[in-house]
Amino acid sequence: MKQQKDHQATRTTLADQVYQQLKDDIGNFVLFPGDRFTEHELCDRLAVSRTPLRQALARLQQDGHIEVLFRSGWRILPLDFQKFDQLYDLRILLETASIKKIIARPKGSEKNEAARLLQSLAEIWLAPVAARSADSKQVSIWDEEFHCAIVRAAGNEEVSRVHWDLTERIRMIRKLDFTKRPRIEATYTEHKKILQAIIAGDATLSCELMEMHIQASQREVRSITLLQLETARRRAYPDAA
Amino acid sequence: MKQQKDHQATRTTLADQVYQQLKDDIGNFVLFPGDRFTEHELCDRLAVSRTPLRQALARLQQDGHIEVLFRSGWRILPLDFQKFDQLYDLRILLETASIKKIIARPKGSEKNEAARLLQSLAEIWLAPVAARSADSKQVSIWDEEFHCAIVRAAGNEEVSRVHWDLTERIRMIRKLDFTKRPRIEATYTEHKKILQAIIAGDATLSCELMEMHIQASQREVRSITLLQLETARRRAYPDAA
DNA sequence: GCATACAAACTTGTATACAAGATAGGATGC
DNA sequence: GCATCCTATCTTGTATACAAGTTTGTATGC
Repeated sequence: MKQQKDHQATRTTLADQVYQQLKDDIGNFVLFPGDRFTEHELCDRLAVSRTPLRQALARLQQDGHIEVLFRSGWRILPLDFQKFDQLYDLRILLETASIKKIIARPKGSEKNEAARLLQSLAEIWLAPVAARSADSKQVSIWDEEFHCAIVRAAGNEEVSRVHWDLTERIRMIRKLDFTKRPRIEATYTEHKKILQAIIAGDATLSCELMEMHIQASQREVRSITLLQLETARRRAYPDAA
Repeated sequence: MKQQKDHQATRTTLADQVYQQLKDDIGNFVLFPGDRFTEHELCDRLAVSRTPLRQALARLQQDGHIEVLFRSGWRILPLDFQKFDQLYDLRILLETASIKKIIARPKGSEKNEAARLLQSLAEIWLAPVAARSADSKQVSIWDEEFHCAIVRAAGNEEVSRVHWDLTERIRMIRKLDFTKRPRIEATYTEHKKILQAIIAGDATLSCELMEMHIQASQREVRSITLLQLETARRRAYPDAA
């Protein structure tokens, strides 16, 4: 995905590592919405100086994850469920548009990348019921890949980038959806139907199914409460403060 | 738009100012695609230290405007016309979806913000021919506002944000489109038709017109060459290096 | 017991110093 | 004249020092 630079390999700096680490911590509720912290605290915890740390914080601020209180520390922004709702609407828009584009494209177009992508999805989601995974973490990863692959298959990199940003931003609450067993089953069933409709070339049906599928997640997200988040954190990190 | 902070006004830091300045310079081709520069050069030119400058550079790098060559300076990324093409496709998707949503919404919905926004657009674009502006800079600003307002009127802030990012990224070449007088006339004519179709509640027609309208710009952009950019720069900044 | 004034300790924003490595230009050998 | 090696300079990445302003805890007056 990442294109090779002309004359030098891409270097990972401390700032990059810190950014990834903090983003993960926020996504896993190690850093909890509403929590406040100072730069020195994180410097000690991550064993880096303020310079790379502040670069990472600036990026997270731009991403809308944290805010700085002038000379008074930083704060993890509280979850904005209305924002998640809007992101799910955007997902529906981007993913259904991608499906339409995939199906509209002539079958024998150059190096049919799309067909290959869909094939690898079929191996997971059209597999027999007995071969299904019950591991919520694994299903969560496959679910992301399912939706991202469809968007990528449509061939517009800028749409893919926007969709990926979106995916990263909703990941934290999307994961919670898969902690319920029936939701995993539903995901398998619905993905299967969607894939079959795409392969059959039925744009109307596949878009309709995809919209309903995403809306089902959206409804789950709407019902998530802060208490559930707290519970999720305690289960994953019992020793956390 | 920007929400008020709880207990402190938003402070503009040096880094913010430098970021805006550099983004403008890139957008106005003061910093030309392919140009290389060092941090010290910019420090001298902008009279700030490396710390805020580097924060600004990091943001521009994340935006995809520049790249850093490890211990070997920075570079303005060359214009990627395929990328612009894809961004225009995304524009079509977002703006037509917004139109559909505006029209689908029941007329008497709460505090009809959308109607008010469309009204202010009508004052510009439905004005008599004699009242039209021929100032390419002014029309360029109004054009951006026309498309952004339609997206905002649909009421999804996340879609608006994505659309705004996109607007900022294509601004530099979009401006070139309005240097030609016939294109200004065409813009007036097409915007007028689109607005009338939206007000009339004809979703199919207005989306079709919007798609054709954006595609017309897209075709112009496809034909832009580096030579034209150089010409545009020399006309705007004759003294530049 | 309560409010207020004040000072010490913190916190972020900015500037500067240092480290590791890339680049460029000149000297050298032929 | 040309290639090669080496060194001095330059570049970014990181750490630290300083500045300006906020917060917090304590002492004082009543």
